[in-house]
Amino acid sequence: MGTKTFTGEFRYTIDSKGRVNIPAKFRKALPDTSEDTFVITRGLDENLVAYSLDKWRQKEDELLKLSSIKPEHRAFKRQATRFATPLKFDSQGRVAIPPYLLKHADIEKDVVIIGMIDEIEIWDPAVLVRYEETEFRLDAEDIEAIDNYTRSS
Amino acid sequence: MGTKTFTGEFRYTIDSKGRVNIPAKFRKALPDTSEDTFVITRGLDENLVAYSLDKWRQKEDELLKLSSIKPEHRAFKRQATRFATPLKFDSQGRVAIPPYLLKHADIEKDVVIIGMIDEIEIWDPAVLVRYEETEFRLDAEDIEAIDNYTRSS
DNA sequence: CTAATTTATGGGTAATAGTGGGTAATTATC
DNA sequence: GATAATTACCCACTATTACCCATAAATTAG
Repeated sequence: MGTKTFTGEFRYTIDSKGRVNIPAKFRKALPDTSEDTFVITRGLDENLVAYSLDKWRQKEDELLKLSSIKPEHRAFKRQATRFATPLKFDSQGRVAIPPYLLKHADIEKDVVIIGMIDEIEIWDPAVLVRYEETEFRLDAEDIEAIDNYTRSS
Repeated sequence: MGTKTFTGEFRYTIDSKGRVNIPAKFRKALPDTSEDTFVITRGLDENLVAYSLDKWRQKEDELLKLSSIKPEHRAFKRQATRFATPLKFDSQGRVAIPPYLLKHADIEKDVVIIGMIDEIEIWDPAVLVRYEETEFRLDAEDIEAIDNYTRSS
């Protein structure tokens, strides 16, 4: 049955109507219960992140556990929800990403879509290159720490 | 019966449709649960590495333990999944390796496939020769250090 | 040594993916 | 409420990929 996870990297362009293609591979990896929709929101980097609708529902459940009294909890909940937009892809597999999201990722025309197993990242190619040259750099210490992290638990 | 590990070296060429043969011996070494698919990605050297789908699923499980908040964790996960591509071989035992992966290994036409027990390396013949003459050289100290490494644990 | 089987390679064809655009339906604007 | 703008839905074309069949070389079996 192949994999139900998102992997690999794909490049597309936004057409004149503001539509971007979603890799067929990713569309197929969506469970039926996600009803052909991804939830796209701001990423923590200068990018966008998309989840399957299912995964987003899980996230909502987690957010509901937060306190409505504590200001930090409210802020976190607000931040996570505020920009989240469910997008159903059309019969050709494309979605129209709202302009205010594109702006956050500095996307104008070209787009790089990266599979991250349980989520999807959407980048402007130039921004991605900039991050590769700086933020992404991991030294031996980082890698060892991460290695320990995955092995424990 | 044979072994379920990958050993030996094989040479093939990429055909006009971009397909490369996978040694029959390696195909047979794949467990049924891997569904005739390897996951190919960038190697740490100027080469490509392929795992059985099973082995890749294990890697995914580890990567899913990482924090989605910590930038180093995200970077590590991104780096690991970005170029990972599951390839199912056709009824003749061939796979079509995506161009951006071939480029990383500087592969144009000829290919050397090397069994590495639990993984497979894919090289351009000329690049491999270059590495043999430089990077691969091990002196007595290196070998002793490795011997100690394998004996401990 | 010869026949049978498997492996490697080539290529045809149908199906799918990606891209562009038309038009009706919906929503927003005045 | 009429008009404009946006969105949703549909159809069409091209390139790529997946799937199938065929053959030659190599390997194995008898």
